[in-house]
Amino acid sequence: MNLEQKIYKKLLEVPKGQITTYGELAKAVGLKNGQRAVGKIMNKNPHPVIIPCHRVVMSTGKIGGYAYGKHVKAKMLSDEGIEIKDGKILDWEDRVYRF
DNA sequence: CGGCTGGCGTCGT
DNA sequence: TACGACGCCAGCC
Repeated sequence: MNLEQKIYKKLLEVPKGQITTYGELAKAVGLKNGQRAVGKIMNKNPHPVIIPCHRVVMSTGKIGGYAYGKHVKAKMLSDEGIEIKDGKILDWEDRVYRF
């Protein structure tokens, strides 16, 4: 199974209403510092809707980027009950899903 | 808080 | 096949 497949699978483990970081996700698939690699994969996401890549945020608490626009990402997140303030997630540390 | 550098896989020459 | 550029970062200064 290639890397992206593993990433997608791991990401599917994140329940609705919770989030994870690129770094955590990267480590979850065996990468120590592959956050950026993960970002690349997400960007090349072949399954836009099936893969909840909007539940992945930066370790700083910001929502990070999104292939279809960060505003869309923020929208989806708030739609799942996650509040966003100026691109940052409120109490995101309490919503992070630990693998 | 803004800017610079490090590190990793994928994609396009 | 090999090399350099790039991306939805992270961390230090």
